[in-house]
Amino acid sequence: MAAMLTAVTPATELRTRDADRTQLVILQAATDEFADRGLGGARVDSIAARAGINKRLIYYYFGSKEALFLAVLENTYASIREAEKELHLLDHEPQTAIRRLVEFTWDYYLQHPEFLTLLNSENLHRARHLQMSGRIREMNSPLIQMLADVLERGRKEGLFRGGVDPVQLYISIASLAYFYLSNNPTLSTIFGRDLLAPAALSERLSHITEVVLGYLLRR
Amino acid sequence: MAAMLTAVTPATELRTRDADRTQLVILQAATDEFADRGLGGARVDSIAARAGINKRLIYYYFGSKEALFLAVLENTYASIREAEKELHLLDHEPQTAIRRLVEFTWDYYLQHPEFLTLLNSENLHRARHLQMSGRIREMNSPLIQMLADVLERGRKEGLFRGGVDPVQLYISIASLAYFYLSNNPTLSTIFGRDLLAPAALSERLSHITEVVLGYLLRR
Amino acid sequence: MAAMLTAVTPATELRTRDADRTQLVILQAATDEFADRGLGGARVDSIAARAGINKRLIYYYFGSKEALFLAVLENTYASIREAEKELHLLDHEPQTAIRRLVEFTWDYYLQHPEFLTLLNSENLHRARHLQMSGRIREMNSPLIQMLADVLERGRKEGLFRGGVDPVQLYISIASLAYFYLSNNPTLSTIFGRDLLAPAALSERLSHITEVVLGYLLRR
Amino acid sequence: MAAMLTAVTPATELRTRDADRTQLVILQAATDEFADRGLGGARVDSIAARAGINKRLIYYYFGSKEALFLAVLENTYASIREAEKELHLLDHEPQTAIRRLVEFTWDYYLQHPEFLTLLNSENLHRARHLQMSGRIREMNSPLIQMLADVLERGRKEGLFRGGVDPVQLYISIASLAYFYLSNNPTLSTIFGRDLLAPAALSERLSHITEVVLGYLLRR
DNA sequence: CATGAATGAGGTTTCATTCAT
DNA sequence: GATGAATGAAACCTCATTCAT
Repeated sequence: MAAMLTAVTPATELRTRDADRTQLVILQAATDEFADRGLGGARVDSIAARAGINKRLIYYYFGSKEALFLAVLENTYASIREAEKELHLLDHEPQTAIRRLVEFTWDYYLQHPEFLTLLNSENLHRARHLQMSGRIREMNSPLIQMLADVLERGRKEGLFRGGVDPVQLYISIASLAYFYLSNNPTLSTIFGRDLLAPAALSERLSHITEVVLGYLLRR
Repeated sequence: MAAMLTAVTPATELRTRDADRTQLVILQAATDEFADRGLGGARVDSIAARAGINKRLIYYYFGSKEALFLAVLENTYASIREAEKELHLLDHEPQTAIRRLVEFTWDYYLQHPEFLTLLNSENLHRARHLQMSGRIREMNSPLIQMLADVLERGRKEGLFRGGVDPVQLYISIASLAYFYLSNNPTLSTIFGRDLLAPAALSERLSHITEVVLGYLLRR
Repeated sequence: MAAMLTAVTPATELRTRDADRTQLVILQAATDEFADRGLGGARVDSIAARAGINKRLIYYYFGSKEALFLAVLENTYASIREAEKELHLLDHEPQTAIRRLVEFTWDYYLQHPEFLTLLNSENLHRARHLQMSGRIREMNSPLIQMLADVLERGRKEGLFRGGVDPVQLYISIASLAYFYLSNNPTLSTIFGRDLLAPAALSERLSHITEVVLGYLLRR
Repeated sequence: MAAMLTAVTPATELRTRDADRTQLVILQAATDEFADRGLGGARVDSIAARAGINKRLIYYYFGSKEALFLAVLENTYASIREAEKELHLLDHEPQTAIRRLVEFTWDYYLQHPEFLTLLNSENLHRARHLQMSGRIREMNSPLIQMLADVLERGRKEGLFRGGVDPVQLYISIASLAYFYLSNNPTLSTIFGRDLLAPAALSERLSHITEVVLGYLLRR
């Protein structure tokens, strides 16, 4: 049927696809630029150059630099929420589930450094854009509920300690990964060693896992 | 002693004192501005206005916006290092020492929000300024060594687990406090509750303490 | 004749009618926009939006914003000339004829505020477009000749003073109505009262009539 | 004393004078540009070029194009109010006073064409700026009161008709001069003659005077 | 006949920095 | 030691117009 539509209205199809692609290209370029320089430091000209399009198009499709930033944020949040859905924590033993969550968080942050800088930018601006975006506020993370279930299961099995707030734990897991990666430049400078070296990375992941499980596991 | 100086060279002394005070006022205003808006978002005009001085003086005393930022960073690091020295971790039982360290970290970040934003800014800029500052790199935190001692003492007493890297633990303690406070705007928005409310704050501090001790304490 | 065309080439006729209608819609939208914002302030996008058509059509039918403005002007002049023809000043007593002329002028300006702003725009541009339009320059107002006749008749009857230049009087009548309405925003602001209130309007019309007749009537 | 001040603070004096002069030069250039092209058509670059100063200074002193326009309006109104004060209508016979008022109005508009275009611009914008300016609204014209006195005196002497609203008459006098001059480009084009030729100008002034006095004088 | 996508020139405004006193 | 005036480069954004279908 898609083939039929294509046959019937190829022009429209193509035009539409071009517009979509252009928007996507802009969004990607903007994500990179905002991640590299922050909202204030990003340059619209630079985004246009990265995207290989006419600057005017940015305004045609997104309206303003600020609105573009919001679109980038929404897109970024949508991506992580999408990835989180693939975790299926409930399919695993409590302890495995926790390990998976820690590893997922660590890997995602490691592979999406733009997520960290964008969030830092947004926090610098007091979450002004997030508050404007109903879309993002509706994208609740499925993790909190999953984590609550895992914790409860673990507790029932006599494995985990009780009284653990899933939100606090979620934030803590994020903290342990986020801070290390986001503050890597200053930390590496202060400690005088490259915290992004492969050995350092795997050491950090082990440490985080041990901290989290050390806290959770019943003694 | 100040009286003596005044007696000898009143004019010079006054001028000097004024100059020092002017520099301090600029530094304070710049700290606020950089903390509020980031390096890119800060405005030299705004700093001058906050300081209540002529903009030209900023260039007279600091040379450039960038250099001023560096001065602010140095000052900020000096302050926290100064505070850390007051901790005297070695005067306490291992477990108490850890508690004190966690509480100190938490309180310091809570009372010095500018420290968090300035660090975020510096990380966005890949620690470019820190690397230029021999002064900061020399200001080694006394905490790492103290923490190593505490951990070793705790281990010997059979209280703490062994094999804990003091640097990793130091970073983890910082992470658990830093992330929550630095990302508070987005977290509060996403979770739909005020994470800076007094109850929320004390709850977070308890959680952090439990995580750290839960990890450390022998079972 | 239209019927013949329809009979012969129905499709063409339909297309033509659509085309005509589109042009008309554009012309109307453009008139509103130019009247509201002036030539410089008018936006082609805004005209397209008001007309509910694609922007490209404006260029298809009118060639350029400037040419569209000229078309609007021609249309506007054509309308007032058409209305003036209905006045039939010569069918009335001299004094009645003058009254009718004053009232017509007042009412027309009142009901066609776009005429005033468009003329102001054109004057700001030194009548550049008018000079380009042979069509408008050929649309001589029938009023001057009619007014000359009325004045001559009135003079012969011993009613009106002699030596009155019909062009001067025509301009004066226009002045007395135009200025009040065109400058209403500033006048209302300066005098602190609403000069467009119904009572104010009828008072103004009385005044204008008295001024004109007071000047014309023999003593 | 001025000399003393100059002697004491020559630098300040000179600097201040320069700043004042710069502002004045900008104001004059802006008046010309806004008068020539309207608010929308005026270019900040062009104003800077006319003034022979750096464009940035316009923002330094006036803040924005819009604010500059307001300053120009205020200045323009202040000028005409100043000139009106010199009229001293009360020192003359009623009929002479009216003649003086008509001639003043005519001459002022003739010699200050910028006043006409600026007002047209402001009316196009619905007096938005005037309403924002308390200063202008406080600059009441002294003419209304003077005119009221003259009319009353004339009436008492049996010279003028009674029941004349000074505001209406003031507006009418302004109308008769304003419209002719402001709409000169289109009028000259339509009538095919140069209405600014010296002979035409004096003819118009005579006509206006006759209209006003013809209306006022008792028969 | 009609349209959405795209563009280049130019507009207003901002900003760190320097000048002149 | 201190200041108000001034600047050039560059930022964000707008607009009439054209392209491709």
